[in-house]
Amino acid sequence: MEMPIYYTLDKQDERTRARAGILHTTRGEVKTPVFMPVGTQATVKTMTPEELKEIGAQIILSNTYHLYLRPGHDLVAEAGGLHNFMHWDKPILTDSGGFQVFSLNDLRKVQEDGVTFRSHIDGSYHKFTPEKVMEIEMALGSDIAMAFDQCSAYGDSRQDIEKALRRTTRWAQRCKETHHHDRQGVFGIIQGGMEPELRELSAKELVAMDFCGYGIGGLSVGEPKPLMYQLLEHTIPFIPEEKPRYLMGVGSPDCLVEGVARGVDMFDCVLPTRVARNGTVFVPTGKLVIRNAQYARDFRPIDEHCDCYACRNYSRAYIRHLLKADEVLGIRLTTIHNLRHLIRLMEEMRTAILGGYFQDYRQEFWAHYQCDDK
RNA sequence: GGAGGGAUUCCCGAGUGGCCAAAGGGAGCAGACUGUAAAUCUGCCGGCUCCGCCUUCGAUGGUUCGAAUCCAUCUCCCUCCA
Repeated sequence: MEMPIYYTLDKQDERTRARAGILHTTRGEVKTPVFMPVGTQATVKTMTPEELKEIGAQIILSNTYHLYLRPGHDLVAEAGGLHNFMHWDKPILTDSGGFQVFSLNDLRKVQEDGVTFRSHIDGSYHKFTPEKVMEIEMALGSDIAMAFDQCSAYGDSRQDIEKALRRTTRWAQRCKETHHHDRQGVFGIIQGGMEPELRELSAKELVAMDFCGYGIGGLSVGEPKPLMYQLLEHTIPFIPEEKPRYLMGVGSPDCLVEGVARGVDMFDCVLPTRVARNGTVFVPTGKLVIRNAQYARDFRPIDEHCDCYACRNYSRAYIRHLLKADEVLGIRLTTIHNLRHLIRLMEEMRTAILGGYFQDYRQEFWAHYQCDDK
């Protein structure tokens, strides 16, 4: 059976591992490298699907754990699937809830069979097994379903990391065996913490199972960026060229550029939308805390070179005013801008790869970009 | 004209002899945020030569070792009676 999700390479950069390609889904093509806005609860916070399309979003993320708890995957299925339910006809990737098992640490218990956890909403008890997660993701009807994994925390012992990685592999196998949906593809998730050898081990075990694509999980969990980059360099070579590589949960502009340079095709991150709601916007020089007093009388757009709706029509002073006054339009405009900023960054990188000047683009990016942790 | 009540640090508002530079909100200022328990959270928020000192609780004077807190007078505000 032909895989419902497959990747084709357009161009491999000659000087870096960066590459441009296309992710084929039954709901259309996704040009990579790509940034996927996060819509945990079947909505990218503050954005309508029309607005997402306007900023160039090709695929979005949603979440198994959250939709299972509310409104329930059965209800979403009854609505005709997630796409129909939320009025989004482009591809959707659903995360498996593995990350919630990790981040809702004190509400769960991990066993070989699966994870028992308490709902953060009402405290009720639930159990996720790889089989259950596949059932939910199939009911949601996303285009890409992530396998149920166990994510290690930064600082975990090598022993614990290895245990989680091996369990992730066994769970991935169970996900694959139970999954049956001809319009949905499953991605395995590589774990292995901060240990290069364990990353290699995890990658090889999962690659042997032949998934549609591979998530690289357990990164950007508090480790220094150079370490994350090293681990990418030690992991990606073990993933076959014909499979998409998805660096999970990564999304600061600098990490996107460095991730692409190391061969990542897909990213997702709550950072642009979350910081937008908290009054920070991305600009070529880094980040700009637009809620700060220094922008009260700054009547320029957030970014003069940005083509987003917010930058075309509103000033920093006005957006700051909206944020300070708690007007919803404020966080809508900053969200639109931040997502467009990242999506445009990805579009520019793809163009640069195709044009053979990615390394120059990367250098140009760093010539402007400022951040405390490089 | 008479009888009550009240004036607290930018705002609201606790505090009725020492533990008060003064609770708690709000506003303001700043920081954090990376597979979203997040339009959230954290810190600062009288001044200084900052492990101590100085100036504040309507004004002035007084009582006391010590007052935002007690007394007197004054100013302004609110309520009620005539």
